[in-house]
Amino acid sequence: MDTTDGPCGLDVSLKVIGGKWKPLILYHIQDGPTRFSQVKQRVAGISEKVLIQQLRELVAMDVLIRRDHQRVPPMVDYALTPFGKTLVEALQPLCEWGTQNRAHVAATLAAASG
Amino acid sequence: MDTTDGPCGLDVSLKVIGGKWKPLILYHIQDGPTRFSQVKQRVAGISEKVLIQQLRELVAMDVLIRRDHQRVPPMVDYALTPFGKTLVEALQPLCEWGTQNRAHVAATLAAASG
DNA sequence: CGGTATCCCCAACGATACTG
DNA sequence: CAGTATCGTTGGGGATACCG
Repeated sequence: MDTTDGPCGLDVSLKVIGGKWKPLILYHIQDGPTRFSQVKQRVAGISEKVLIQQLRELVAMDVLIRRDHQRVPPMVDYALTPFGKTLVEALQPLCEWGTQNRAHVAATLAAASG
Repeated sequence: MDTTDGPCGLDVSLKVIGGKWKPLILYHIQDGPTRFSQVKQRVAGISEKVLIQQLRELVAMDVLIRRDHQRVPPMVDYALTPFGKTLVEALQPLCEWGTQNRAHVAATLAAASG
């Protein structure tokens, strides 16, 4: 296959996990249903507003499912759909790449003072 | 390994390929040295200014190498470094995922009218 | 606890014109 | 051809307060 013509699958993936937070959110939910407050803790630095936004978008795209346990106080959790699980699997190599190259990237960024 | 604690490699990957265009740019350069004007053609919709910016950042991060052939008119090309090649390989599953799920994503986005 | 509502900012993105 | 320069835009994201 010639990789130089037409759109590759990346444009689709980017529609789904584009933005600053979505890959991180998926990563931190992959081990099972996770409560809103837990996600917030794990995804360091994200604001509530943005977290909700991103979660809703992921739900709308059938990547996550939201479960409201109808309790007082509220109890909600988010989990990967089967579709979402395939996405997380596709994300895994990128995750490992980052782990293996953390030092190199940090050094390069420091050298470029950015 | 517990995936819920600490930073995963994704934060590193996102530093390198974060933004709207970088994954696409890498994809369209993977087959060999590619001239500026060719990259511009292949990455549909990108402006010259943004393309230059992204290319320079990728060069600074040791993902791409820029070669100036010292000609008039100018002749410059960009190619993956060995390091960049490992990154493109890590991106490959995401690319395939997008190809396989193009229809599903399109349908879901349409249903959410977004 | 799990959200909404509101206001604000800025970095990324875009369009156009110009240059070595 | 491969950039620079300049200006304009936008929406993703941030802070805070409030609500069921």
